[in-house]
Amino acid sequence: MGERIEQSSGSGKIKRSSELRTETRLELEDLGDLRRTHYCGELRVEDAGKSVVLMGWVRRRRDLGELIFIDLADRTGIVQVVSSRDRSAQAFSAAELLRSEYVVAVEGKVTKRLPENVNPALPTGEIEVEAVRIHILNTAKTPPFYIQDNTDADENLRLKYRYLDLRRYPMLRNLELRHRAVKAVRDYLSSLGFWEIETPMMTRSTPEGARDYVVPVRTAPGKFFALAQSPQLFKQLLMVAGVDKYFQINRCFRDEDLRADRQPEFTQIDIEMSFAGEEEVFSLVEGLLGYTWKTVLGVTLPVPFPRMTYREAVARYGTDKPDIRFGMEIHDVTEAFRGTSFKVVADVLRRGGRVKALVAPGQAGMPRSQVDALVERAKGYGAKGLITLAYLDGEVRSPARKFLSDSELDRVREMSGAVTGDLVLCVAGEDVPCCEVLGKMRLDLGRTLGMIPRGSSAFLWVTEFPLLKINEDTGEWEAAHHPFTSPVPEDLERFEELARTDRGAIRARSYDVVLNGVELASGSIRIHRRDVQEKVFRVLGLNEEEARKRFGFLLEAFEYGAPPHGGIAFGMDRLIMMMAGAETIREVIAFPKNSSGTCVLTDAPASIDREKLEELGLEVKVPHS
RNA sequence: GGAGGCGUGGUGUAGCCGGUCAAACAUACGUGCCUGUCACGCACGAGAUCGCGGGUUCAAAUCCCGUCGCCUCCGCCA
Repeated sequence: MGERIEQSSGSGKIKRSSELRTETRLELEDLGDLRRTHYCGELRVEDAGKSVVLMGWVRRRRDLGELIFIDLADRTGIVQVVSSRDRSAQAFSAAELLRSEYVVAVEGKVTKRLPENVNPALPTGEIEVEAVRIHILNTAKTPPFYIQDNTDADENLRLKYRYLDLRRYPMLRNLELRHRAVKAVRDYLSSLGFWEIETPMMTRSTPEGARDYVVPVRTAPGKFFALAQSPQLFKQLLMVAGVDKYFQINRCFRDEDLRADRQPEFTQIDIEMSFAGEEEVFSLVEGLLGYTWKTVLGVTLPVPFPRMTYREAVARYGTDKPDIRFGMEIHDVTEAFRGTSFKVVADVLRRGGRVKALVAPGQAGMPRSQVDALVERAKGYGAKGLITLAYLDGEVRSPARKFLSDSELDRVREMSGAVTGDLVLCVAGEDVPCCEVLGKMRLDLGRTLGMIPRGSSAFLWVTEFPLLKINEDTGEWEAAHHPFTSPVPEDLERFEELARTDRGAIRARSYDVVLNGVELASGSIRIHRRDVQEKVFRVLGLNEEEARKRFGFLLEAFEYGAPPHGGIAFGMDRLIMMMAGAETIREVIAFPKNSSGTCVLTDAPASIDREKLEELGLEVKVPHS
């Protein structure tokens, strides 16, 4: 017991710590009948005089020779244990042996500290525990990084030793926050009559959407389950079943590239309700988030949330998930250039394009190198070019100055709302792409110019997304949300006409919850009528037979009395991330994958044995690793 | 798939317009001293062939090429 065997064992190179730290004198004790009476972080002045038994980890040891202080830590916090020979010879000799992260039980007496010894930085700082007996329950190797609140250790190292990383209070607090948020969600939805029902994770691969994770099946060689990308179809079946109000906190799997706020497996709060329209979903969600924020963070959210259509969001913010914590909206300045002799812009206008503008307040004096960087960035975002106009006192500085007339410059200033001292960025081209470029520039500038207020939460409903979108790869129209999303009633009335002339303009009864520019939830009112579903399938280019093949079970179910229904699904991890104020989703997941999609802790994904492949009827083509 | 950034003792960094660098600093680690510390302090000690491979050169942590890993973003994510 208690060996401190280093990884290099066997190499012949013995690290000193592996020997000296164990010393012959160190004997581990069993827990026996010893039981904890208090948690470390809970002790207060009122506890002074009490005899206590604490259990925890030695976070720090301050050895003053004949006086040893120990910071004893458990999930509730840290308390100082003091030990000296005159108080207890046993405790003192044990304290001399202690090292970082040893596991100990401390029997002792809570004493009020002298005023000059109080540590105001600690909730337990007014007291300390005088050790009477110290039981060393386990030793510990020296941790590969510091177990302290602020770490700058490499994230992959943290992930490899995630159990140590989680020992840090910010991480423990995130885990607790998550637990409380999940509980709040369950409590709230349950109180409104929602039933939590589990749906399969192993299911059938569907052609739409993200790439599937695939599960080979021994009993059906050559066939595969897909891990569910969402419980979408099943929750709709539950509506047909008459469940009426359903929710689930479930895991979803999507095999796509990762991001700071995206993991290949993630948790969703999935909700569906029958005989409801948008307003019922909206108020449910506002109530749910309001309750959760209040219970977990003690913060009252302003409800109802503001609403904005997709079209408006793109026009004003260049994105379908605007961060409305700051202004800096996009302006259409096309008319300022009507009849311009600036060839590049004139060409765009002739083709029916637009000119969009973004005002960077007070940035007219931006150095040329930075302005050039902005132009490059805009190109990186897909713009053909970026016209920068620096409105200085009495002059306008711009690389395109000689192509532009004074009146054009005045009109741009007027239409964009720019004032002297501002830098105006203009992009010419197709309407939506221009807005999207400027939308990204807006976020970049908002961040670098410090325009985004910290600590504020700006919720927003974005509604009426397009029903269809064009797939860039295939050039075909696809469902933007999923193929069971209802069109808005007005557009359904003239559905045939729109399907012929302007498919992209058909609006869906779909909606997102956006918080500070992050998509938190997404949902829709579904199609429950066969005739409507057929129309949508038709515009998607699916005939009866193809639709049957893909979604047959759902379509069949819908023939047995599907109620009108709709719902929404939250990205739980993102929700918690926002509540915790974390930078990445990984900070609120106990055991996340790194951004390359591997689990550093278990070294998964990994190869499997030849025999297992054999059994599954699989052959691997890539060179073995 | 694309762009950018990073990779040096356990950890975090410096060095990186080539030589005096078998590499500095902090911290962690070990030993000793220390009775009021709380990031304790002081002293001493151990610890890295600078991600990997190749090239240029009299000489490479440093320059070049390739490669691997990681992080962020774009594409992608109904």
